[in-house]
Amino acid sequence: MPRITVRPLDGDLEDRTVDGGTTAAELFPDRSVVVVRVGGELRDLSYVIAEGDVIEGVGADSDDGRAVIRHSTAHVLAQAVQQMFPEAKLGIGPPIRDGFYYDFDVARPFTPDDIAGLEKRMQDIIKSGQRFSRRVITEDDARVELALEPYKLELIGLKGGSTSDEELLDVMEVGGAELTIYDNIDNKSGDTVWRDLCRGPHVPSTRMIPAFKLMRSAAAYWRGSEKNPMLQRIYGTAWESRDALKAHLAFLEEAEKRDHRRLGTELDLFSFPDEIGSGLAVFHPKGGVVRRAMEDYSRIRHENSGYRFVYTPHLTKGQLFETSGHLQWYAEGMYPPMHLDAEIGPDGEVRRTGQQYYLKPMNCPMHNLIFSARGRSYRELPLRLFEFGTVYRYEKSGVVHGLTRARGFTQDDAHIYCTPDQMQDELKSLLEFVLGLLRDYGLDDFYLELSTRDPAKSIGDDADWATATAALQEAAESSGLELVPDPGGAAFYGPKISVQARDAIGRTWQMSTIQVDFNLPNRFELEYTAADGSRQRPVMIHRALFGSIERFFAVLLEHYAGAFPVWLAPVQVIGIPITDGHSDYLLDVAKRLEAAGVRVEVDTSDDRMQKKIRNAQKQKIPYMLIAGDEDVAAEAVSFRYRDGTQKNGVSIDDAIAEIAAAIASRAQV
RNA sequence: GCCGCCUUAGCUCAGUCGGUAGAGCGUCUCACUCGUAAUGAGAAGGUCAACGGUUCGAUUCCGUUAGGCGGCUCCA
Repeated sequence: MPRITVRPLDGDLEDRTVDGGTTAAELFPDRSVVVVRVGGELRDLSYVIAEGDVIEGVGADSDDGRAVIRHSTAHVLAQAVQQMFPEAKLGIGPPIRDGFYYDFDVARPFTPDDIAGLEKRMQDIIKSGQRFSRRVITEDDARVELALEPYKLELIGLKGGSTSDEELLDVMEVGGAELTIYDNIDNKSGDTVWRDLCRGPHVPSTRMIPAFKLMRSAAAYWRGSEKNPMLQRIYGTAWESRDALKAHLAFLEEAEKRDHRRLGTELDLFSFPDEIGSGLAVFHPKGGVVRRAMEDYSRIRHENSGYRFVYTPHLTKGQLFETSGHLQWYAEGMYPPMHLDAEIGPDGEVRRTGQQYYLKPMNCPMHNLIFSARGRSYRELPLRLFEFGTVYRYEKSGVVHGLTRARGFTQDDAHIYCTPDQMQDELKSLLEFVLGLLRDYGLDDFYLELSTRDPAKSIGDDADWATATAALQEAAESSGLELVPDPGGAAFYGPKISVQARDAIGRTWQMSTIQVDFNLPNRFELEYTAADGSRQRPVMIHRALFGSIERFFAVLLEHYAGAFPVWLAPVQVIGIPITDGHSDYLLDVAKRLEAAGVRVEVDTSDDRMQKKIRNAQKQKIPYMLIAGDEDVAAEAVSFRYRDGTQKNGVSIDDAIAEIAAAIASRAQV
């Protein structure tokens, strides 16, 4: 008669006594409980209760519950694949954010028809109500049972050996203390129809997979390494209800509508002409207006915060990147060099060897040269150098992605040189500055990530790392934001904070990074003269706020779904005459708006007024000013806002004031 | 870079089981002068991504290249 403590789905802990042999399923007859948590570990509902257990029901609609449903759905997928493609070998099949995948080694890649067929087969499996049954197995027995699954055998080997590949072990294949296999048992015959090496837990029956959908297939390297064979991966999604699945699909549709590449074309903001090359954008006039508004505001804010503006070339001799170390470590990410100034005589003899020039992948080496252009005094520190610096990186062809991953882009790049004593304050004010500026652009939901040292892959002495990490940590904590540790995630040259922003539909984007660098000041032998006359090495802080302007542009475009706040909107106001006769009146109003610094157009095309409204709406212009006889008579205009509401008979002065106020306050309307 | 898919008018996409192409939107012209999301009519616009091969004949089949998309890897 074990005495236990139970927490129902929405309740408080209660002490109970149950019969020996009672399973978790009996405690939670509610079908929305998919597994239980016993002492912090997730267990199947078939778990037999033991004395002193603290047992919580895990609902299908919780994060853990969804993960279990998704993991079980992945098993159903794998079973369907091996039924339809008996030669398929199993890779791994973990739950992931919003879904799951399973990797297979198959003779040929899956086609869309295969996916449709598999989905149908999965539905049949789910309907048949197979039971998931857990079985502990010895390593030797597992090797026999899985003799035909080479990848599973490899995983067993990994578990036996060193567990350095923790991430992989953690994907629910072989994690945990013991090796287990899950059998899928036919509900009617009781036969085991399929099995998979798996840590679990699983839903008790395939019937408890309420809603799923296969999304796409793609290739993936086995265990994530380019050196390994490519497996065919099928992605799917699964949810606790049909409605939740529907909501997820609607979310994906919304995300697609917001895709900056699509909006960029629809709103005539930018394009990627093939003639220029992959990953190299051109900004059209309307995109140019938005970009300039973004940059101008950033400039003013930087100026007001003690930054000094610098300009550096796009091109440099290779020597500079040897000094910085880029050529040693990152040459494959750089455009190949152009060889200049070589002279070769008519007989082929080399008169001058020439020079390698490179497009710059980063601005910091050039800023260091500005620092060291003359002797520096402690009195001029912190020295904050700022540049909209365009860099070029030779990204692999498979990774370029619109404006978010381009081959040429402009960083809003600052490098701050300060004394070790100043570092703490500098980091704190820097973070405040960064967050404040991001808020002004309309992002206001953040969390921070603190990336700390990986001892195996870093340089610099322990004390420096400890000081810088502590300083970053304190700056992060004083912001009051959620702080997620990222142990070992730092670059080799110093720790960093990155600011993650959530957009309007809840996606997170990595925005700004603030990074302490122990490496470059040494490599460039940067020095300043301290108060006691000694030469000291400054601390260097790298800081990009937008990351890149192009990328930030894309993030804002998606965040706002193209409907920019007035101050960023390419066209802020459009005048729409009821008939041709009202055009001149609106052109006069437009002149007055222009004088007030407003970007305004008047639609004098021969479309009907209704069509002009539709066009302006599609262009997501914040203000439509409509004028007909009534407005002209009253020396007024009529507003139509983006949401379709209207405000009629507004005097011209009031209209200008309203619009100018919205621009000045950077309001969304 | 790797795997798969894709590339037809400015945009979104039909279509041709091999006999040189179509729609909607957009553009232009004309008529209409209209009070809050599409007025009507007409016209222009395509070497069917490029190059090579098979074929009497290729936009269609095959190959190569470029570009795009979805992933993997990568992202200083």
